[in-house]
Amino acid sequence: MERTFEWESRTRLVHEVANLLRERIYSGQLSPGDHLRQVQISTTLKVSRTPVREAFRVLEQEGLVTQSSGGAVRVVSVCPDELLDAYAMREVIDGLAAREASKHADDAALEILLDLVEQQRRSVDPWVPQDYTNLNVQFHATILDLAGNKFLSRELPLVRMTSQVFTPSSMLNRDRATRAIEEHVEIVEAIRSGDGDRAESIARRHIRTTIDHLTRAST
Amino acid sequence: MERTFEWESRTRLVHEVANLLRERIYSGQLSPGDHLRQVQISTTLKVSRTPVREAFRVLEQEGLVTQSSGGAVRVVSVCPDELLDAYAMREVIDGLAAREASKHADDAALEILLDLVEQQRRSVDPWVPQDYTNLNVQFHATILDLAGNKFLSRELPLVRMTSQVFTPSSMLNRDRATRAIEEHVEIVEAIRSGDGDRAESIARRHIRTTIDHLTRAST
DNA sequence: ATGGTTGACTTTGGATACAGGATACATTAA
DNA sequence: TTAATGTATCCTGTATCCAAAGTCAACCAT
Repeated sequence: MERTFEWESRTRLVHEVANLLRERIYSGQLSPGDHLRQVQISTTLKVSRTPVREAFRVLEQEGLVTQSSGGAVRVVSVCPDELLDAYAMREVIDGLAAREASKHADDAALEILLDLVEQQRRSVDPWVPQDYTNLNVQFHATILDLAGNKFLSRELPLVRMTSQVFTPSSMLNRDRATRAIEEHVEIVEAIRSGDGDRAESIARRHIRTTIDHLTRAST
Repeated sequence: MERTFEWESRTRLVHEVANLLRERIYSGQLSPGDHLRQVQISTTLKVSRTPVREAFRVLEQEGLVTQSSGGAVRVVSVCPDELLDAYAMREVIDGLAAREASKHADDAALEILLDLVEQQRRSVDPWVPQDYTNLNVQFHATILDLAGNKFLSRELPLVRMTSQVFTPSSMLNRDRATRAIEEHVEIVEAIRSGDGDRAESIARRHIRTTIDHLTRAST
């Protein structure tokens, strides 16, 4: 019985396109402000404009692109103030995620988190900012996922956006990364302890520290 | 020179459709689980299926509709557990909103909030649940808006969804509403004081109290 | 030289056309 | 009577088409 089941593989073109554009934005192949043209994308991807347009709507709701006055869709670009707003949001999002995760996390999950931290340590010894950024996103995304709250999971774009799209060079400082990794250890410890209040408070402090570095670096 | 400027009045059909469907969901004309058919909607609204489809994507990202396996779009229905998840999210969202609002709110804004509270008081004297619900949403939406954080404002659908779509009858209890209104007063006071920490903590407690009533009523 | 205007070209928004799945119902067999 | 199956119909996904709005640049006037 070599059936290829295709269970839920009913691959809608909209999501294919959205995923591809999303990754291009996160990976930096598309930069803030870039104009996304329907025809150009549809021809290169060999699909019609219809799914492309729908993908635009999806990405727009995710906050990755915006439709400017004249209907032109562009990759988002945020000013420093807005970035602080985004991080203010992250403070409570990551806080809640840690709180909920502390209720659900099992040993296997903690193992994964600690492994990610270990990988982060390796990414600063020979300092590879790109690796660190990716691992950092994975770390926070894992906790978000562990919380097992779908309304919280919906904020993943916020986490990726703040870290992967708008990472001021000031944050990608090796010293800060080293400190951040230790803060990550504290977060994992707090989650392991099962003390929701403590997990939330430590996770929030981690983001607040990040915000401090952001504001300090930009003045 | 009698120029009619039409500044930004470029009204996209997608948003017209999305707004209309949104209001129909919030007002209860469309109930959880209802199947939204593209052709039916497009013909009754006298538009083509294209903008309707895009509106579906918008509403899907807002969490108001979901696309089930066979491509059928339905109004969301959440089970009790998910409702608790939504409220867990609201606790931190409303908390952050109150915190930020306490930094920006001026006298005019506070006046508006107090007026809303006053109206809420009138909605319980002759007990009109419908009015109370709407005023409650307005109250929390106003604070969200006052925060002046666009990432936070994006959570408005969550606020409206929890209050307007999934309002268990257990919550629309006159006694609870009366208490809630007093909690609203406390929130306004905290915002006026300008003490962010206090505003956040009180706003969170308000939602937590609501959660308590939810869980208590469902057992 | 600068500023505004015109017009060709580009790009988007909305409508329609077509094909493949999904659903529902009726008919048939156990 | 119930379960299964086949068919007819409906619905959705994608492609293409048309019209309107926007963009850009060359050109004219000041």
